[in-house]
Amino acid sequence: MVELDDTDLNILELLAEDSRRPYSEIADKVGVSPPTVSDRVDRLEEIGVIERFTLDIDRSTLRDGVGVLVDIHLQPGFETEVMENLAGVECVEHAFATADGHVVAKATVDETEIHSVLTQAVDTGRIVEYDVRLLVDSAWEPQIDGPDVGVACEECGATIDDGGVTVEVDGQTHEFCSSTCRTSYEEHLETIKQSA
Amino acid sequence: MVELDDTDLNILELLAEDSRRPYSEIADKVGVSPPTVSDRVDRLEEIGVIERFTLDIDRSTLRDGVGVLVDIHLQPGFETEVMENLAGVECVEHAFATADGHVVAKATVDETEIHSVLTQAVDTGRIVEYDVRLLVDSAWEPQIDGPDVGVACEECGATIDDGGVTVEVDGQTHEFCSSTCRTSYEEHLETIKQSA
DNA sequence: GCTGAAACCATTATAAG
DNA sequence: CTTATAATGGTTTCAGC
Repeated sequence: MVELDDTDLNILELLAEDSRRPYSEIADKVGVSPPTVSDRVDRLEEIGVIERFTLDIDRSTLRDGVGVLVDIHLQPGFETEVMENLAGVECVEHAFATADGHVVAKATVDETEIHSVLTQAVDTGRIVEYDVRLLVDSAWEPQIDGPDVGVACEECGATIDDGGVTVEVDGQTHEFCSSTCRTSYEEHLETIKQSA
Repeated sequence: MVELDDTDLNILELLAEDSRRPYSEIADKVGVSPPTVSDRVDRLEEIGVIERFTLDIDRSTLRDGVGVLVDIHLQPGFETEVMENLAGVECVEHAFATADGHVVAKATVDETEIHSVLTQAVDTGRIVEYDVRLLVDSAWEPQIDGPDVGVACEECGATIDDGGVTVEVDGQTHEFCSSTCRTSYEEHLETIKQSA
């Protein structure tokens, strides 16, 4: 596992939400300068964490047909090859190869199209069994849980957006939504210390 | 199905390849001006074809654990609800609900984590059966096939760029790289019809 | 990882087809 | 109504520290 700090994770999360977001905006939110964001993103691409900047497209608006989940049970050892072939077919969006010799693919097809998809991508002699299930819904969650995501002000509990205040006390970082809350917190801290 | 012209599809294709690509570059490639690209993208977002600009992240670099495909067979009517719950869990990237009452989810988990994922997202009383399969590989293909991208002339096989000819015969659309090829094709068609 | 300067880009308003 | 042009305001990148 690659070493990523909180800044990296926050950048990833913000870009996953909107990959066209300006680096300067990201810089503000994560508390670094724009060039630093640029450097981090370059590094994340280099080490392979970011595979590409892309789009989430609603394919149901693009092509006629219905969403299906195809499960193909193959003879042993062919799952990766078949998965890659299937992934290359236009109507196939996702393909998974499992250790028990199955390939599961999500595609949008016309009813008549499904068999040609299979024969086009798969040596049918290698298919032990397959089934096609109609999809009623699907979700893709590109979001990752960053470390400081939805950070709440330690004093009032509000979500901290722009204009937050960060202070370091006894080596620990504390974040507040405003300097007012920061002051309140420090008064609390005194009270706590005294009662201890 | 929404009406999209070739320009829209080309823009989508280019953005799917790299969503941070400058609009001016896209404008050059598809032969319009940058403001036009901007307008088209706005429209594609409005009508829901573009759901979001996002990232393709290699999660294996982000978290320990193995990729699994979980297939849950539920009591009828619960598939969409369960799918949505599962999609909200951090380690779940994709979730599909099928018409036959299954939910299939792709997740990255520690071996010990899988049961807590299930119980967290699913009312286990609704599960008829489930299995967890180890993944060996997976692919996501955000690419879409643009309309004229690599379309071959039906007569000579050459790639059709600007200046192609489209004709409609018996309700079917045919595309040619030039009017010469279109004429040749029509002669062929006569021959075929006569021999039939 | 930051600063500042220069190059670059997206967007707006405006004009033309 | 759609597209192009030009100007502006903002963004990214590159040096240098």
